[in-house]
Amino acid sequence: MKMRQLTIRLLQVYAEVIRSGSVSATARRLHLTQPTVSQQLRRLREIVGEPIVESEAGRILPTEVGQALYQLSQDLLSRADAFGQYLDAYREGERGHFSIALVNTAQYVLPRLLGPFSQAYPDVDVTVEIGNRQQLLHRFERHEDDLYVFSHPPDDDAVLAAPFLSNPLVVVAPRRSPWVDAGQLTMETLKSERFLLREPGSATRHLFDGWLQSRGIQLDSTLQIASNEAIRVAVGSGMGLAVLSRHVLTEAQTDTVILPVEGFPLRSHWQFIVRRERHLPPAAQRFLTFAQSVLAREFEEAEGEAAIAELLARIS
Amino acid sequence: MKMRQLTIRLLQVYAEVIRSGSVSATARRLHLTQPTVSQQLRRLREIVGEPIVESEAGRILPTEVGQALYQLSQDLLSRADAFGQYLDAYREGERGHFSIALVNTAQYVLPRLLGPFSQAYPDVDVTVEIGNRQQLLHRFERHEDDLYVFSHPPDDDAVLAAPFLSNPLVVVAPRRSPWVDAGQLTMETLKSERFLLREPGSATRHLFDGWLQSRGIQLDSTLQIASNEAIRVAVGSGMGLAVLSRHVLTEAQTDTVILPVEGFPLRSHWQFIVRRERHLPPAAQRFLTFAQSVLAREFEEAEGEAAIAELLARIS
DNA sequence: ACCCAATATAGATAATTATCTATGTAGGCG
DNA sequence: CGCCTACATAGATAATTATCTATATTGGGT
Repeated sequence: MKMRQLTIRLLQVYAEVIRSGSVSATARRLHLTQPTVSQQLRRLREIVGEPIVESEAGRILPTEVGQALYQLSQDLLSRADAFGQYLDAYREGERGHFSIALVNTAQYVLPRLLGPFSQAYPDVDVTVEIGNRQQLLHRFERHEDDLYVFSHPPDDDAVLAAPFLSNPLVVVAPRRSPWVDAGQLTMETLKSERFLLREPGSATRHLFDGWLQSRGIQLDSTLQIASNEAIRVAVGSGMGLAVLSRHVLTEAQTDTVILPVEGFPLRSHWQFIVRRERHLPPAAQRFLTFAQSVLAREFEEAEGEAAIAELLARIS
Repeated sequence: MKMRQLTIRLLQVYAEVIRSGSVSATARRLHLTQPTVSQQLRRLREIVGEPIVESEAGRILPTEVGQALYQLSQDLLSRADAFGQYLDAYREGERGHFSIALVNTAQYVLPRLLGPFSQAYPDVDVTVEIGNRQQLLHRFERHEDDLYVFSHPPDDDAVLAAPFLSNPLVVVAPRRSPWVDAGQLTMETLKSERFLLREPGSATRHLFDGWLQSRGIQLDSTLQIASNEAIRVAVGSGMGLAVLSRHVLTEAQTDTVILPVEGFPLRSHWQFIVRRERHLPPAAQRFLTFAQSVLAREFEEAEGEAAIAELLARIS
């Protein structure tokens, strides 16, 4: 059997001939001429090397080999078809996979996008990577992920960025701190307090350091802690002050207070970052589209929605 | 997806690329040049409409879609392969189907060929039709079966016949008949006895009638019974004499005796009959080949073996 | 015996495919 | 930095395929 020349097309035609029991009917249905179908049948017979049909009482019937061939055709066609459907779903982003890498801070908001997304698209498989800015930059260098969330884009002109959600950094104090209810403050006033800070690789730290530097302020006493959550708890228990994303604090937490410090909150944004040249998996695009609608509806972040729209436009 | 242009060949090449992770290695293995494989890959990508491979660290790896495509390829290839194996078995006659139509008398010997055959080729499905000569001729006219067993071939020059086993017709009498032990007899002597005969459509009857006519003998008293078995039993119980195939009588039957009548046994043969133009299913050919060896080994019928050999030679 | 519909065959042609050689390009390794 | 090796692209060509129109054949029904 000259299997290599077997085509899906040939099997489609054959299956139709067997189903209809007629060459002419097949030709009509497939918008071909009758001789074309006859010849396809002949070619198929040559490929198989045995008679596959015989005509009996005006109908075309498969021979024994023909019946096996028909089964084969049904089998192959249905599988090819299933693949076609998979492809469609993949293209629509309704199925498939993408990976997204988040800076630590974003852990507090991204679930509010990813959760509903997974609900809505259960066949999309999302890999979430979490790390500090440094780690993420490393991954970014190596093209390891489809999508990144930074609060400050990498310094690479091949990136497209969409600031989708504001990420205000606030000064946090224990509830019993003397600064609570002391009215408007300045950082100058607070600089001798102990500050609990993230490690230098972190975006929060980076932004705060830059701000301090621009003001020419030097903190007297700092303590480095690698986790936002740990910092929040430490502040709550009176270990010092901290600068944290407001999203790290939830309303239920009554052991910490946000201090009104001049210049604060520091403005920053979470941004979706993609490489300009990267072919985004449809599922990732679908996620971005989904994020747009959630942001508009639940976060009232029209700017974020617009930023994503622009990013999507630049990709395609 | 332009499914219609998908070929088995393309999938073979693709599968090999994925397995080896290398275009060049695939080219070597399939005795192609490297550019050929590259182009096949491209064509496949065009058919699918999405990137299917990406190169990473020197290896060619499938994309997500590529993985699904690889699964598809394995699926389709293994099924096509299974069909190929089926075809091979079919061609060897080790699998498949054929039909054989027997005259009644042959019922007594054919099981001795068909039984061992089915044992040896359990995947061959045999349809056995049984009828009298008339009924079989009717089936023969309509090309209903692949193989026929007659004791006298139909009068049609499109047939090939292989007399494979002698079928002597003998005169049978009840054990207590006065003719037993009366020495050599003639039909003339016996003609006033009652003869139990098959119906006129039967070959046995036909042959006997012809013989009587050639001798100018007319029987005085006959009784028509449609079954050989019934005739044998009737003779055993003293209802009269009969002319039967010797194969109808088994050694264990002691209530009947073969009379030595001049001119008997009438010589006749069971013959395999096929239409010259009919394309015999491989399974039927396999059966004939099998019958050859059984006849030689168990029936000591060298002539039958030769006759089948000749018939097989004329077919192919 | 004749006619009709269904098939098969022939012949033609444009498109596609399979395959090559030659050449360009790019990622790794010393 | 330059040299391999692997891969991609280009260009060429012979073979194959898909498809048509026109015509022959055939197998039933009336």
